[in-house]
Amino acid sequence: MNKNDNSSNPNSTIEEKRKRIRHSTAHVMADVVTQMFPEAKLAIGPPTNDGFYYDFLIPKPFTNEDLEKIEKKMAKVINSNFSFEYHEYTKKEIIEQNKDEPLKLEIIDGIPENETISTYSHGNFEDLCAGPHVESTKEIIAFKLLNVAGAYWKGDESRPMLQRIYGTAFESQDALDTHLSNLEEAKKRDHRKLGKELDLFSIDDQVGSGLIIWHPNGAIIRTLIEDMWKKEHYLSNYNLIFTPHVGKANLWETSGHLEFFKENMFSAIEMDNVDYYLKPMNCPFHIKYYQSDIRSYRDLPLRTSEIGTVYRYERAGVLHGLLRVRGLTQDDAHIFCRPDQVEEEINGVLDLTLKIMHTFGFNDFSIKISTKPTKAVGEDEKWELATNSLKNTLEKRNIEYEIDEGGGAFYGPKIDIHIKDAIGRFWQCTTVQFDFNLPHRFGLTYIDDNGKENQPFMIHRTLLGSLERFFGILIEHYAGAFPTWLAPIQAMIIPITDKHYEYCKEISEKLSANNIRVKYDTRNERMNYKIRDAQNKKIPYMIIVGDKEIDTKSGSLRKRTGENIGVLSIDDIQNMILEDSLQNNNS
RNA sequence: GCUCCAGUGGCGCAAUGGCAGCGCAGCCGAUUUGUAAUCGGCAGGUUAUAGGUUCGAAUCCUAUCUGGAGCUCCA
Repeated sequence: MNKNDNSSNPNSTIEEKRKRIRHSTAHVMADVVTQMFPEAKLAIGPPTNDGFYYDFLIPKPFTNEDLEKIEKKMAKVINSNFSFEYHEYTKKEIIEQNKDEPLKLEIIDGIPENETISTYSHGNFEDLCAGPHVESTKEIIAFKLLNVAGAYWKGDESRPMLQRIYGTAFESQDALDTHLSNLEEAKKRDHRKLGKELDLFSIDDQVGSGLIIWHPNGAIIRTLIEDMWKKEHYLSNYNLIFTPHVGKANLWETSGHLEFFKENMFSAIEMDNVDYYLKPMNCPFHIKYYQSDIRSYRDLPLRTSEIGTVYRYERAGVLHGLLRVRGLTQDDAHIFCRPDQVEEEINGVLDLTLKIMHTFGFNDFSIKISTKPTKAVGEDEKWELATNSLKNTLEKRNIEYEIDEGGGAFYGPKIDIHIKDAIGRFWQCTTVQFDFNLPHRFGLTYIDDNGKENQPFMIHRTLLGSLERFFGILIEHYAGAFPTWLAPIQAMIIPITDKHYEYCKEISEKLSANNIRVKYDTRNERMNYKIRDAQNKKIPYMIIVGDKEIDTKSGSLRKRTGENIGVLSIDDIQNMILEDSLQNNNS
């Protein structure tokens, strides 16, 4: 019996084929590793989205040299054209077969009694496995081992640390090469690298890990994002507020953060025998604003928003550049509304999200609704109303979404929006989250049209997520070449010789006066050097000026793409840059 | 937090037990240049921190800190 035959299956996609190839490559790797390191015990070796891994229990971790040796030996095995054979066993037989593989025995133990237990073998190597595989090792055309890392057995930190080898495999050398060059491309776009090169931000040991220093170039971009964000929020009838960075323990007790979120909070600051905590979230402050007055049904919806910096203690190993930090600035808002307003509010949030995301050049989204988990607070009708509003809003707009059944937080359903970047990666930014817990804990009310007290719906929402993280995503999305409206410097004026400095200054002043971010380069270097430098700094426009331009009151315009537009009047240059600086222009 | 790897001028790197060096950036000077790097000079380091081994440590050992690849986590 052979379960590998998929030749007659028209639904067999390239993804499925790759899965088989990768899964099979993982087997070949395990084969070689057990030959080279007889003491290694096998864990699991599945295919992943873009490769595979195999986990081994082994006293000494693998080195890079080991990896090279393993890779060479794998090539030999693959060239032997072993076929993958399917076998079935009784539980008793398989236990006997794996008596020296403690981790395999644990997996076998978890297989239900009545289920078929299968293995696949190639050459002398046989591994507990449900398949499927390729028919023969010769179908593994191109593979590469990538790196080694520790991984907990069954992802449980209390279990032993295994050694995981990552690799990838493809049906052709070309496909593998493309994949490897995509990895290179992602490395080139790494926001940590570009952050240094373009002088956007830094993280300093002495300040602390996960705490961002925004340099002038980064700060210009942040300011532009914030200004645009504020403008759009005022247009959408949000109230912008400011709230403190610390609050007394009592507040966090009422909100439940000290009960449920304490391990992510910075320790207490004690003053005058009272504990204060740095805020890990803005919501309690927004609630306090809500409660600063009696609210009537006529006041609702009440939308409070704030670009608020919060502090969360993240474990050292999870910090990552701008993408995972300890001090993050949320573009936060809270909507307090009546049940009959819920759907319209969700709709409004969606409008605003899409508008803002389009402005940043994100046009592909993946949307997920998470519904009620088994352990939850709040009445069923509220969950139902909220969840249906989320679904209805998307359906009325013909937006596709997935449902994560039971994936919501205990306090309410939510919708997450993932944006697709220029190289096809998805990032989660926007979340819109109902909260049935805080209104209850704080006893939020509004007076309805019968003069009776009612509890409002409360919705947390953040569009960009955190400014730090979003900035990191933007850097990688644009590979540092920000669109003109976001570019820290929009134009660099480059004189041909030092005779032209005066004219540079003149046009610089004119363009600045018209809100163009412009600089001119008076270093003692040649024009070509300055062009190269401006281009490396990804400045959208270069204006080169010499005798000819002075005579005709013009400039020679060049783009960072290398395109030479030619000599234009200063007015034309100015208009061109201003036109290109419009926020909805993402070219 | 865990496993492994790494930390050398602002940045990128070299020196593997025996004189801390190179390139870029910076500064000074020469050059006055027409669309991606002109030439010469100068300056810049307690080799992450603390301790140890050694006649001698960037290099070996221990601890701490920081970063990286992952794991776990991201009510």
